[in-house]
Amino acid sequence: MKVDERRVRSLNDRAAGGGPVVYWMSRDQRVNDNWALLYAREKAIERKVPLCVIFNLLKIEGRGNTRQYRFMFNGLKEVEKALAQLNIPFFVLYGKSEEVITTFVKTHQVGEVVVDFNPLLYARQRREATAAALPIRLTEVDAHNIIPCWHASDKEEFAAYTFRPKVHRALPEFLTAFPKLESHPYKSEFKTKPIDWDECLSKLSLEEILNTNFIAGETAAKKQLSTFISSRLDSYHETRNDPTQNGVSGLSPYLHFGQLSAQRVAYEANNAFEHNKDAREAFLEELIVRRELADNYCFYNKQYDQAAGAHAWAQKTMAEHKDDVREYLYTKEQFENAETHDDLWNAMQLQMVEEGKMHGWCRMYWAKKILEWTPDAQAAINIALYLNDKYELDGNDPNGVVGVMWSICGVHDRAWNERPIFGKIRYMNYAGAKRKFDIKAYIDRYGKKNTLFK
DNA sequence: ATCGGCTCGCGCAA
DNA sequence: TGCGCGAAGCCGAT
Repeated sequence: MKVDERRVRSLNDRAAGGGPVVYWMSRDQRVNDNWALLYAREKAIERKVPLCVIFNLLKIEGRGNTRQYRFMFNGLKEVEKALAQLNIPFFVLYGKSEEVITTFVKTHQVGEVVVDFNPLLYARQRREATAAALPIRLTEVDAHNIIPCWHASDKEEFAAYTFRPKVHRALPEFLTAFPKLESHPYKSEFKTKPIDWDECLSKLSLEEILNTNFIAGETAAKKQLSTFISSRLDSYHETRNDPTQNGVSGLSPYLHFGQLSAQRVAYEANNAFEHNKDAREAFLEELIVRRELADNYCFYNKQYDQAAGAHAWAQKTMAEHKDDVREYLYTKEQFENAETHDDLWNAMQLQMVEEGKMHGWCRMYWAKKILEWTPDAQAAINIALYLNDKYELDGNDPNGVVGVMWSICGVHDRAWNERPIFGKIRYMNYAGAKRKFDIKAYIDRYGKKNTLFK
């Protein structure tokens, strides 16, 4: 099976040469079920040339810490081993991609570079700079979305309900099985040596954050998926919004780092006919429609993390309420240290800091309260994204951006009845949480600070 | 326990 | 041009 051309686009319109093909692995850090790697191999087979994979390391100011990089490197260790078995060399290049990849391409007379897709601006800037610097074609393959982002819709969608029919129309064509990645037949002239991952980590001089219990890598991800489907999918629609139950999939760290393919997850869940139909539909709605809507938003809205990027009605109502008196105001540090007056909010913050993952329902309450307790929406967005991207294993992802923007700025939401501070942005409160689940059990479980806080 | 109103605008039917 | 309905709610009435 060939890779669908609608998944592929050139970033610089330069010709591919006859030399080896390189897959620049970035967002999709896996060997299996990876359309970008499959496409690179397809081109290498056509031209009868070697294939290799590179990973570019670069510390981006204010992003990434030991928690996230350790998880990523543990996944990449598995990638390195699996590729070696398939006669595909793996390299880590340290520095700016437009410089180090261009040098690599010239040294090895590479014919084409293939990269995966990421709509976030800092990732797009690297791809664009590299596309401009390379003497050969830089090809982008959307290996993250089931329906390629630019194919699913050609504009920023207003809400999930405008995106959903487009997704359901295109899905039968794209929700396919994956071909198996076979060993590469053309002998490589690349000289590799085992990667010293500890050295990579120290080179980046990252902020130290406590590790989590999540085990990284493709094998762990597949195990998590099969456990979820066999034991929790059946009741997903009933338990997913209760933070005291283990009802969610727990797959988002793997999906974020691309250690697991969303298409693989959707394919397995869709075919798990032995399980409840409502549960499967609820899960697929979140996995496909809402997850891919997040990529759509970041891809088409250049102000995706700004209050100015929100709907017109939301900006109007925010402006009208900017001078409303806030009963509580906290600094970034007070939020970070879980020092608010709200024991439920503090417990959510502590769950995130300690486990690297906050429950999906809590993320909404948590972000809306930051809006309520800061001077304005932009300050709230900045604090929410700072904390999300620092502590969540699935931080620095379009899903996190949309979660925060939905909560604080009404992105993909509609207007509700007007009230102080929030204006027409949907309001959530402590009483609502109380109605929904056993908040005492939740606070008993997460509300106490452990050794992380001295 | 359940229901309607709140409030905006997209996209489709007509 | 009219109308149905939506990313997870709140509140007060019944």
